[in-house]
Amino acid sequence: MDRDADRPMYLRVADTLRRRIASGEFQEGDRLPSVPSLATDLGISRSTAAEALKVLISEGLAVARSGSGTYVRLPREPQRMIRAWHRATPYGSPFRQDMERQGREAGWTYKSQTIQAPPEIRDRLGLDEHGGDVEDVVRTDYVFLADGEPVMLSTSWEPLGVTRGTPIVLPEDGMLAGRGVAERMLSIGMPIDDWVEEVAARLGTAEECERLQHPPGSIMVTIQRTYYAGETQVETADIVVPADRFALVYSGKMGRASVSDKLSAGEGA
Amino acid sequence: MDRDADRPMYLRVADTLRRRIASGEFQEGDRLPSVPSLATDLGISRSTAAEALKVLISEGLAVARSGSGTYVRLPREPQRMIRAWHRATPYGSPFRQDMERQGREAGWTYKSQTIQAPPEIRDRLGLDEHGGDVEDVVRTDYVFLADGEPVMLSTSWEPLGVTRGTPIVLPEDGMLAGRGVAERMLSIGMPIDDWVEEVAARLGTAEECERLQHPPGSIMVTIQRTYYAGETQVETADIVVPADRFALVYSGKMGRASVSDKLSAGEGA
DNA sequence: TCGAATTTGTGCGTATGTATC
DNA sequence: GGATACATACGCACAAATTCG
Repeated sequence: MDRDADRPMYLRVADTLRRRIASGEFQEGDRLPSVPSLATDLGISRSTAAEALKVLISEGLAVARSGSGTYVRLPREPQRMIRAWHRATPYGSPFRQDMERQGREAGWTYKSQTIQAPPEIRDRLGLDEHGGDVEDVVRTDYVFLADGEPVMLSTSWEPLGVTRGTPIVLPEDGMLAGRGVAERMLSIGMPIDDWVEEVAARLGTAEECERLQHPPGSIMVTIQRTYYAGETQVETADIVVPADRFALVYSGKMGRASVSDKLSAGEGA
Repeated sequence: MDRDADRPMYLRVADTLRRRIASGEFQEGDRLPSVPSLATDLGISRSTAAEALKVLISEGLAVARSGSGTYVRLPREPQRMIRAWHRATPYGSPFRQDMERQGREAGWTYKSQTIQAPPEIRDRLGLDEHGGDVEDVVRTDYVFLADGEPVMLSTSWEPLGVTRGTPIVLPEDGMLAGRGVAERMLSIGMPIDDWVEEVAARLGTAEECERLQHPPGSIMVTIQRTYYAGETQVETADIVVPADRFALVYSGKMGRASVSDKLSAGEGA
């Protein structure tokens, strides 16, 4: 093209498009110039024009719809998901409280099954090495919805050693269905008093991206949560949320030791 | 190629390479087959072979070194960074404690300057709209090192309204240099009793990736931390860590409200 | 319902520049 | 310097999805 800023052409084209998006010339959902039109307008090859659009797509600023065009997808301001203070009360579903705070309607779908816990989960729940072939946990897979849209995935494991023979063996069954782990455990005399969460981030798997209606390769924040009643692990869960939708908020008081001893477990990884 | 799994060629080639990496045929740091050799060996074009390698690179499984080759870069098991229980004691540097727990040597470099706080920081520190042209915060940029390697970036803002005229105006100066914010604030009669952290994840900027010696496009976990002494914000910081190196561990006691009222501030975003 | 036009996706070929060894 | 490798850029072709008359 004209001047060479010593930067590859396709990056300069991407820069231009990014600026035009930032300027407001292209709004959320607008169609960006097509590959052929970019090529002729800028006097570059179609390959180079396509390369430039790929940059924006990889940055999450655009999505391509085959046969239709490439569309602007502005990153939404992430909502805050409070993961500490709502615990002041163990009653009700934390997720629902978070959504209500934002004025959104919370919902979820789930599927429970009784299985033998895999090794990593055994470790997190403090179960014995294995129990032969016996099924020893209830695994529940959740899809959480905000205003009907899927926004969070969660897989929860509860040891049967804790819940067997009680009315709350199945998390989403009976009187306390949908009320959250804390309230359910309290009802069987196992009040949750400690929690540990391990927060990380990674690219979402193809399945996760699809289930959360996100483009493949979206960044996910993951939480490994474990609940304790005294020295007993009563639940552990893997939670996945898209990083562009949620920021997690933790808070606490300085100078109060919390858990401490629970953290050495599973430290090996 | 042979059978068509109805999947694009370049993805099938990427699958094969990914499997060979997973099987241990290629170890960390090994050189993957070059574009030309892949092309001739598999009977595909160089463009397609290059496309396949790009997939692995975008997944973070490999890095390309121009003129040399494409090398395996296995994701390291992230280390845990404890962000709650060390607060049991406000003495010393939290980062150093975390590194000592892992048997690594902690260090850092920094640069302090006195500036006028930008709007977002004013909000987080609860400062007035603006004070004309006056410099009202000390900004300190840190690079934290583990065994000499940069592993974490942090930018800290401390309001001069709190520290002016005290021996701790400059964080890394004087008797308490390198001892952490909590101990320094305590020394001037502003003991930190509350903290709030907002955790998110995003792609690293080019500068961040370079300073952390990571390939461009690496995922970063970001923390916006604010320290309170009573109702006064005494410090806020932007912390950036590569997601492939650290997972953050939070923990707490159920049924204890923490902070709560501090959270409504800055809720608007 | 059908077909034509458009657009992205994939794959091929080539050429040149530049970094590494 | 020479050989090798990746990075960029060009060209073309066809498939598949979408859109619209």
